[in-house]
Amino acid sequence: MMSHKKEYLLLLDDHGIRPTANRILVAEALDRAGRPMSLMELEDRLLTLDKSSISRCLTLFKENHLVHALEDGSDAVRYELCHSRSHHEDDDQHVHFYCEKCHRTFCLHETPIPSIDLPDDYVALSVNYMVKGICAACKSKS
Amino acid sequence: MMSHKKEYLLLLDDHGIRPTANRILVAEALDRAGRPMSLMELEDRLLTLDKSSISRCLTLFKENHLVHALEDGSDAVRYELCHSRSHHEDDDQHVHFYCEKCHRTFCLHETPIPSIDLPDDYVALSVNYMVKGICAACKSKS
DNA sequence: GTTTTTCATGCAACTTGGTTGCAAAAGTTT
DNA sequence: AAACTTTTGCAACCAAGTTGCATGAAAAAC
Repeated sequence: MMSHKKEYLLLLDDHGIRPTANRILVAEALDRAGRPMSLMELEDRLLTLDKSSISRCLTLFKENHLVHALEDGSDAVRYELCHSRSHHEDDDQHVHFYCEKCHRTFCLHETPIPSIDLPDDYVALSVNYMVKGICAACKSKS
Repeated sequence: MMSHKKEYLLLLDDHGIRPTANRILVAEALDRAGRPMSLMELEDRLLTLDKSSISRCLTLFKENHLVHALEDGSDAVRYELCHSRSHHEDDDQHVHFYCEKCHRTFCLHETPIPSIDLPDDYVALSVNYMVKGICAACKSKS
């Protein structure tokens, strides 16, 4: 995780995104959360921004490959900050875990997505491996 | 794929679902489609049913493990008929493919989901492996 | 360094996918 | 058949997210 505003500014720059104050806040919030966040979750943490502004940031980030979006089965898309410094394709494809109890989504950074063979003539552009269940924290609590 | 109404009736019965006319129609439509269908897609094929009725069928089917729901990144959940005759957990976990061009989702029945090791104390309840890209039909068309 | 032009933002209104309340219809039980 | 339960259609509602538009901030042109 980064800690200075300036680093987020550079990160945005790296991805060809003009670093406005709002955008830095959104990038920072995503990074500090340490897990993929939904629009609504970000709204709760960025009280000063309108949800439409956050939404537009996320869309822009996605277009510029600063975040990638993932559907976890909650009915909200979540956005994860790409930690690769370049704006090229993700080198860091890992499994995600959605906890059905606490409704949080975790990155299993240590667990790469096993690859598969597609049928002929299917072109893969992205892959999502999502496990749903009960996370360690919720399990120990029950 | 089945072909007689009676078979759907039995299928519903097997899963402890009272087989009303509407429910048989929904099960049949799902089966005939041969791919996971969204509520909206089903609405288009079942003009005589109200969407709330279809929605309630799908919810009921899901509760009784006759369908399972999957999020494919379109913003609509899709429902796939479980072909296992029993109402127990799916023996038939396969990869899905979402075409970003025609917005259809396909089952890659021949491609089982490769398993992974979860970190300690994480309990997996279900797994979703979703590939997005361009399907064979759309690729050949372009 | 001010004007011009482009870009970003907040607000409210809208869109979309889906659910719910309720009364009528269909199906069960006695 | 009467009493009861379940299912259905309709309309109203809801939540998540997007869009139109007027205002404000930043960058480019002069």
